[in-house]
Amino acid sequence: MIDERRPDRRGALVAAAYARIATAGFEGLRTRDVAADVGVNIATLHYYFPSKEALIRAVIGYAVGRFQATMPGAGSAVDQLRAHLRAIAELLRADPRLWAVMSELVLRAPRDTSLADIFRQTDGYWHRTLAELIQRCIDAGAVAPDLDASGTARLLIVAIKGMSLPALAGDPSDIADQVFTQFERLLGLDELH
Amino acid sequence: MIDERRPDRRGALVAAAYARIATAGFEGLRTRDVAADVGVNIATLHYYFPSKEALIRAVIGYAVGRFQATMPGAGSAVDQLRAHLRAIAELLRADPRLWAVMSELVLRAPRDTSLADIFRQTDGYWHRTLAELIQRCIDAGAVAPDLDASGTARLLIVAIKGMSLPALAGDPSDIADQVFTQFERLLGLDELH
Amino acid sequence: MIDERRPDRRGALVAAAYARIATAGFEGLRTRDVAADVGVNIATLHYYFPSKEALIRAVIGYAVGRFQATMPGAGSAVDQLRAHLRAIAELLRADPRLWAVMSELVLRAPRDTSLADIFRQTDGYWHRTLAELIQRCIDAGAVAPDLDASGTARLLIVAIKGMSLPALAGDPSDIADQVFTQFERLLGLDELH
Amino acid sequence: MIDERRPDRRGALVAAAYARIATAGFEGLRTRDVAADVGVNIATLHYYFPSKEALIRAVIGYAVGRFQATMPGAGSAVDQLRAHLRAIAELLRADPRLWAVMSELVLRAPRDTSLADIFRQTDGYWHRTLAELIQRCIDAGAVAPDLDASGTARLLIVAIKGMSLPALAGDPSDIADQVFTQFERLLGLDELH
DNA sequence: AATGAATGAGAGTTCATTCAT
DNA sequence: AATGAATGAACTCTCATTCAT
Repeated sequence: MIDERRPDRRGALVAAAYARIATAGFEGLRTRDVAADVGVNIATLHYYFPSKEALIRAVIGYAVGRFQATMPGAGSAVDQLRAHLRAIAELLRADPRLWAVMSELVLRAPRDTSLADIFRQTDGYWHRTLAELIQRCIDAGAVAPDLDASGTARLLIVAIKGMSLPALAGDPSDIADQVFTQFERLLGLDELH
Repeated sequence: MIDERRPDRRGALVAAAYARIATAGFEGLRTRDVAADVGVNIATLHYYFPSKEALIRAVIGYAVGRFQATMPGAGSAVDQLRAHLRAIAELLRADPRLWAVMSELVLRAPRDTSLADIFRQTDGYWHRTLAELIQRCIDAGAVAPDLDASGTARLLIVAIKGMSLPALAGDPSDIADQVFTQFERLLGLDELH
Repeated sequence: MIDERRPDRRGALVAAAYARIATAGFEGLRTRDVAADVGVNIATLHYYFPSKEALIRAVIGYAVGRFQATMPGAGSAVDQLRAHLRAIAELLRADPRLWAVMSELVLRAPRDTSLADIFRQTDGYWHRTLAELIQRCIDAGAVAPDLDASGTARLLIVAIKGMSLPALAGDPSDIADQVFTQFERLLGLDELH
Repeated sequence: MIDERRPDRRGALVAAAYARIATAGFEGLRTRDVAADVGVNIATLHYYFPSKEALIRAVIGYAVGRFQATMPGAGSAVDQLRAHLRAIAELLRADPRLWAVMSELVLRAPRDTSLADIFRQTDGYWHRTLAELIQRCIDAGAVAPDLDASGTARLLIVAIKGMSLPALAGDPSDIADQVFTQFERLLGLDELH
């Protein structure tokens, strides 16, 4: 049982590290800053996380977890696809920091085996799920029959990834709107969002 | 005029830094490593570049320059669009390191005003050029008339950006093939590559 | 009176610290390790010993006490001398850790006044006792009459100390055998062990 | 060619570390102190020695080298034995710090494989050399014929080691005198020093 | 009697940068 | 044009110690 009067230091440290990575990148992540953000001594950070690396792992778990929550759940294929794309759009709007962190993680993955494993799994699952969903939409006659399910899934994924990168020209939410509108058109679905 | 017998230290240092960023990221960029890669003393690096930041600027110039070379040149709209997408596909295949560096730069941009300026300009120019090109293709009847030029340009750009991120699930060139095939289908163009 | 159902935490902590010093030296003595060895929290250690220094004092008392138990007791001079040397030989065989700890203590003594006092006293007493014993053996005609009691006592002491240092070439017990055989020969006593 | 105007920083750092170990032991060795003793920045120490461990290796080499210089050289067996014991006595008088450092090293050896190797070799060589020398003295009729060369060598070695430990009761040089006098008597040699 | 949580001080190490040569 | 030597500042991490419970 958690004593609610006691602050959740562990969680606070992960949140602080997450925020630091979002704004300063891994390049600018300093354990002292994280500890200071939470208002604890640097030794306290090491009380909860044996090393900076361990703290980073916790941040990875947190970020990947949030992302995976957008994965399709129950319902008809069309509903699931719609729900998934809407959830992504919503997440993009609601927590831009998540995308900043995810981008940092993606760039880090080639040098971090365990992170690469996570992405390999997540990305693979994402693509399979999306392709299957699109195929079921085609079978159900809800989207254009001449569509290549796998290729379309791929395009959606890379476009979403590309959108998650910091947008420097134009308003990010305008860009997202434009892109999601293109998704609709591509899939032949109406009212995506 | 450059004396060809004398090694181009400056260029070699930029190339070494570029390679280091591609493999280790900004996070892992060490001036000592760069100097060692070229086989010169660390002080020599500072003779050519007053600071690490200056070296990074040079790398940025180099990378952005290479990227800008893929921008559409002369010819009919359809030819230009085809040529541009082909050039991107070719670059993606030929120098994966450029994409790694570009991704690193994109992530760094929010914390680096001058880099942000560069991307704002480049991305803006890229989008305008692409949108205009697509519009001209539409006007010429070469692509589907119901296409939104600006939105399609946006989708192409984010998808290309997304593709430039390290791909961890699936073969990168397969992914590129799938995505470029989707581009064709989307634009209604044949023989993109 | 000690409640036997309750574990002797104090004693266990001293024993654990003693073992740690024997294997890792003072250099490698960590209070956390000692507490962990006993299976208690680090704060519990500080409940019994206000400081690391206090714990070390207790270990010193324990080690010196064990060593002093080998000091000659009752009996004829020859018997006492024999008994003493045998006890040392036995201790050397039975508890090599004691010697490791004693060596660590000796090296620490120059920087630790109170420890230096202990050794000054112990060593002085040891030398006086041994010299007197040897003299009484000489007087009793049991050992060579031309022996210098004080000098011989000194040699025995330094040799025993030298033997207590970690032996790296040769088997420690072989070395001890050789040295004790030399003692016999030197003193003209038979059957020392 | 060494520029004599330039200070030998490497050597100075080794000397300072040597002195620190002699007075404070490994337990009290701090790289910052060593650097401060030499009057350089801590980073300078790391310029010459990649790690504290590397600095310690250099000190070991220095100390062991000085000790090995006392190993018997040329001459008749009796002369060599005399010279060796005199050299040890002299070293004991001249540089007490060497013995302090050697003692620290001996205690460290069980936890340091490479150091243990050094001592295994040095001690083994020392014992073989001494035993052989004593045997040759016996053969030459210079020392008592009933002496066990190996055992006597062992006794000499452990006694010298014991003497090298900090003496806390009595004047160190008096102790050395007494012990060397006992060596003479034991070997039946006159005028050892 | 015992603990989980927290800390201050300080450890070794790294790195971009400088400067005399 | 190039370097070896040196440094200040900052980094992650450790450890004995404290304190509320």
